[in-house]
Amino acid sequence: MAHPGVYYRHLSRHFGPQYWWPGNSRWEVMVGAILTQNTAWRNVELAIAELRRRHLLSRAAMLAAPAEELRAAIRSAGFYRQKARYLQALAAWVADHHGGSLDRLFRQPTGRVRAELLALPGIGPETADSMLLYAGGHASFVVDAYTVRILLRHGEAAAQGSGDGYAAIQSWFAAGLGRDVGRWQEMHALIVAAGKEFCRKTVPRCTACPLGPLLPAGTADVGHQPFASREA
DNA sequence: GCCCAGGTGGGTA
DNA sequence: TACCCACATGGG
Repeated sequence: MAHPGVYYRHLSRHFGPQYWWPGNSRWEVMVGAILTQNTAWRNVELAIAELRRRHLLSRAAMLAAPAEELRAAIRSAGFYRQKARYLQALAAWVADHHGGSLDRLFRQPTGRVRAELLALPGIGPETADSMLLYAGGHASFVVDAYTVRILLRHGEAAAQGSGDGYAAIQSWFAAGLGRDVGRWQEMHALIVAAGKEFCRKTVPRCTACPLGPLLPAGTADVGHQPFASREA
């Protein structure tokens, strides 16, 4: 189990196609990326449905809407005050700096887009990479809590107190996924599927995991702490 | 009632 | 750099 391709093969065979990211447009994907922060996707779906019902899902409408109304619409996704602020900041920034064109934004080099997104409030590494990978079609791998947890339990990554663990894990996948961005998209989606089923915090061990038995929870799982690959 | 969910930002030593 | 903590709803 020393190559991302092995993960891909096992998980793909077990779960099949994931059809990610759920969303009808690039903007909707970006909205979902913010709404899902530390939030179950089910609650995000409720929020997006409510945004659609109120005709607030478009960038223009979201930007023009009173903060109170936007908050009410996304309430089900939790953290609704800050998320409403983040959404409007993003919408305003796209309008002000890219002429309201996501084409223009994502036409830039990956590193440039990523830096710009990270400079916005409420957009950290995972959210930026989700937007890049699924809204922009850029090869920027998404490292989320499930990714970290799975790699830890399978001994691929070691907890480390210093350094940029996110980048280390990202590089590990990037080096082994090839050029097909669709494969990058599928890889992350499969990891989330596996995480939800086999690698929840409350699942101590599971011999049915398609990647093989998981280590007992709590032995190496340190949640959101930084990580580095073993050779680091 | 308690734990968890596809994180991020701000504060402290 | 390395921890803390707030942020908030809905489901198991």
